[in-house]
Amino acid sequence: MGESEGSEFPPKKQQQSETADFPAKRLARQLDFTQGVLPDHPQSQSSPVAVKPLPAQCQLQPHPQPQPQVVSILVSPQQQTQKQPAVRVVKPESPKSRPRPNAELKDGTPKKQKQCNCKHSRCLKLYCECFASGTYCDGCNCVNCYNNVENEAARREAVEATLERNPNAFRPKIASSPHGTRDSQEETGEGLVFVKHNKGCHCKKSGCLKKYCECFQANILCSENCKCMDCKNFEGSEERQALFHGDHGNNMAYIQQAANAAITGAIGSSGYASLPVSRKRKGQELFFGKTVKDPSFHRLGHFQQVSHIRHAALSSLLPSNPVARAGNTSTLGSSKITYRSLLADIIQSQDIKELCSVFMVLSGEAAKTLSDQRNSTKKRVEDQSDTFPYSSTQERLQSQKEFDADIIVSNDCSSANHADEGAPDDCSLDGADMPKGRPMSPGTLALMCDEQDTIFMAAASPDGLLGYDCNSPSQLPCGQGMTEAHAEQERIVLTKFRDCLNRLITFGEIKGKFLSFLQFFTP
DNA sequence: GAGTTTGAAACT
DNA sequence: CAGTTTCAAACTC
Repeated sequence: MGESEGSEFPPKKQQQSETADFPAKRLARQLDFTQGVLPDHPQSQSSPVAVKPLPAQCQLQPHPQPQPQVVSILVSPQQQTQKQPAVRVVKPESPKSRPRPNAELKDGTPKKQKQCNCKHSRCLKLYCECFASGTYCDGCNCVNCYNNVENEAARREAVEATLERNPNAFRPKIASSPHGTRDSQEETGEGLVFVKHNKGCHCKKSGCLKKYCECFQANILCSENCKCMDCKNFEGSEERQALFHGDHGNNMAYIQQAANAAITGAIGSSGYASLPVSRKRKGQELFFGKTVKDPSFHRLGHFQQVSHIRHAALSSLLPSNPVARAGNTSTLGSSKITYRSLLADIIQSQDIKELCSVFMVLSGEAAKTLSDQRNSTKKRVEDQSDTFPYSSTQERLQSQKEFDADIIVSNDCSSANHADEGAPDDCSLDGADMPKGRPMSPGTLALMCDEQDTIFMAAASPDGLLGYDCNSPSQLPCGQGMTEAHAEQERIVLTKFRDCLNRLITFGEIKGKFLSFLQFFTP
């Protein structure tokens, strides 16, 4: 293998002028208004011809377009077209499982996918990030590259050899664990990330606080899988906190991490991951840590932050995923006009889950407020009863009943927080997103059962309460006594939901206007 | 940009 | 499986 043959390989880098984009054009791309498919996205390109099918995770793909932190797990085109949930994970790519992003300009605009610089591996070993990620080298700075269509045979051999060494070599090393156990819960400083490194890192000198560390690079905490020394990448680590809380304003990594936490932490990864607890962590805080005074606000803040990064638009709505877009090839000006809702590609199940998560928080806050109010009321009543012992027995009984109901439900919630103890995982949020010890209303519980459509039917039950069919009745031992709390919780949730719908409408209108604008300029 | 450090992958 | 070597990215100057 002569070095000379490699010298011709790397095509010149394609320069992109993202920053000079006309704002509306950039917005259009971000919102995917015009195409339905992100430019240069793997799904928008034909897959390479293969002599015989490789394992799905080894199917070559062109370099994926840089995506924001939250990405779909790389799957083969076949898989993409199958009816599979778009598994969003928090930047699952490890340095090897996916090319390092390095894909943001200062203003947050994505730039070209990073190219590898391999010199001695022919880009046929896992050292090569392109190879490891299952993508062809494209515009890389590598030397003597065989990771391309022209050398498909050699590449195939390399893939097989790699798989022989490690059958999981091409699987994401960092990903949400489907139906995972609770040991994958991670906290990224501002939220929980339900992923961990499958093999764990083995860092010795970096303290796991540099990008040498695969865990750190993936924005997750080290887990019990790691065999690192002098690890500082754990919950509560001062060094780590200093790193992430030093300068948020200019720290894109922090913002992205927070965004990840917001998206994934809100509900878990597509409902797959439960809420595990890192065994390496001590005193892992539940969803909204004790440092957060107003959890719902906090969560919403990240929510909006994410959306600003990705869309500069409607806060709680995310762009379409490749799966959702697959098959939508209609473009403006096409003779084949098919109706698409203005909100198509905007709302996804993930968004609904996130929304539900926000509602849960609101509901929890409402419950807590009510509980506090009742406590103070109860205290007042007791004080009064000391003075007038026979005046308000009935009122006291009612107050006590409601108070007890809260306690019972709280207990049920907390027990639901321990899926380790055998609780089923069917409610992926399983209460852990809730501030601990707070009661959950039927509406909240229903919202938490994010995969079950039955809640929507139950919501229309004659008694006006949300249905309980997705939850064990034991969670509502004193249903009647909690009517007031439920009503308040639902009022708040519905109010918030109304606000979201209003914003959705606004967003649809904006999109509609934008499409009109584009049509105006389309021949 | 060159040199160094680092840790994963590959090899023994 | 453990130790060593190779490798390329991350980091430093």
